[in-house]
Amino acid sequence: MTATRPDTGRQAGPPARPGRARRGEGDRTREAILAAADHLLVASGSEEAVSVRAVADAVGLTPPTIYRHFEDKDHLLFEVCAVHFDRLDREVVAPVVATVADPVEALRRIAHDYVRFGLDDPEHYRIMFMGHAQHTPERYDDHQILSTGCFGSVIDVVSRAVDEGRLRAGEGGPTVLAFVLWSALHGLVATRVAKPNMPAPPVDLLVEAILDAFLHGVATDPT
Amino acid sequence: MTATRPDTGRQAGPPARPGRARRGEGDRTREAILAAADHLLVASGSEEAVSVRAVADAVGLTPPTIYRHFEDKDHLLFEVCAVHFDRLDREVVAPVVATVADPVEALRRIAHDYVRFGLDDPEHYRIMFMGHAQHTPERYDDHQILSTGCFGSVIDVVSRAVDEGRLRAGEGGPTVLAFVLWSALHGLVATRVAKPNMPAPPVDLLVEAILDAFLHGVATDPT
DNA sequence: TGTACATCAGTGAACGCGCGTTCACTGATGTAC
DNA sequence: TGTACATCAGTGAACGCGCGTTCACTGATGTAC
Repeated sequence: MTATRPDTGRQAGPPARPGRARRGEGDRTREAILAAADHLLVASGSEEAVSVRAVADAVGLTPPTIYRHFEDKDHLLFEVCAVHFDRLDREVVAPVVATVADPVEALRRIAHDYVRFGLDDPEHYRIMFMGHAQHTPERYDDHQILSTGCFGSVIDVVSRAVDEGRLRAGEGGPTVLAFVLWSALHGLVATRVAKPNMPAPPVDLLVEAILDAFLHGVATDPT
Repeated sequence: MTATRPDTGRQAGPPARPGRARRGEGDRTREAILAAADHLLVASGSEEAVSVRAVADAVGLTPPTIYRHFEDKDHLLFEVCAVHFDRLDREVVAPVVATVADPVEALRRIAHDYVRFGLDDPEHYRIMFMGHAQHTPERYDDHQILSTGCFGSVIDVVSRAVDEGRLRAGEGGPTVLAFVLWSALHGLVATRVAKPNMPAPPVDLLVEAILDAFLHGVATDPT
């Protein structure tokens, strides 16, 4: 999909990091640390398992080295997830926006892909959207969710749909509309992430039901 | 609202526990521990602050005593929240079901009250609905959310609305409908709980928007 | 009414653990002269 | 071409901490005879 770039996002096995980095090559170690933390997070399925020591071990470094590359543990963890905020935009939202002309159809596609994205690796989703605010470094705090290209793009799509007369914007305009749709999808994903064993209807059925309700409502009388 | 009962749910200050419990009165200590843990959770606003030692301190006991009353920390924590699962049913769902005849109006009321409930003390909500499955003692796991009186009652209300011809049940029937509505509300609350500082439209506006979308849809064409 | 005994709430001290982080350091690498 | 020096990635050892949990115990309370 994207051009060849260093594979920082998703990799299959634990990343290898040969010998000591040369003078200007500290960034390579930094990438290795990020990749190792990412792998650890996915492999363990638990944020708690990602300790500074464990990450250092996985990269083949000693713990103090981590602090040469990251301010502290929270920054490291969130930087891991920043990669996935990018991915969310690059892999889920942007392609649909670029290729699907019909805004309503675009929303449907984004909805399905968003849920898939969340369920594919739940621990990232948990940190990105469900983590304690106090663990979120300030500079990432609100911005990542709201002013990411991501959510902004969705609002744009909704606006387009409203402009083209496809959707009715209520009191709050397109932003509220986007929030409503996102809340439903987020509620769905968050539940699955938190309680994967909870018996529930199939995800795809629920996404469709959410979209249908969102678009057409479930009431019989149009009052 | 409810008859006079020992106030285990919400109290203003840290609970007092005078001297050693008499022979048959171990349960009083147990209640005191639960109340202290609850208070600590609310006061600190963080599950992490609720350690066995901190709870013991708050009650005026030594840590080992906790283990006479609770199997381990997870059980204690979740039992704290079990109180609030009860509250959710008793204070939010049941009163509305008992007093509001119109099922659609009942859903509206429950929606507002549910969101209020969640935002009133976020840390409980977090543990109840957003906590790691592995920290949830097995016997509470799925049951609390789904087969609580709570969610069951909501499904009942939705069923009634469908039976009375007020709502259209889609492919998945009332259960899916209830899930859709709950997902949207949960998504809203969960976001506020996780990122309280995130700029977002006012809650009440969003709840209304969710209800309107859920009931009437936002699409202009009825296709 | 008095005494021996069983019960059981609560204690004191410690277990081992892993955590995030800091410090003064080593030693390889590149650069300036 | 050779040497002194600055840079900087990475280390070893330790800091202090708070955690959940266990153990053998004390001592007050109720009960049986």
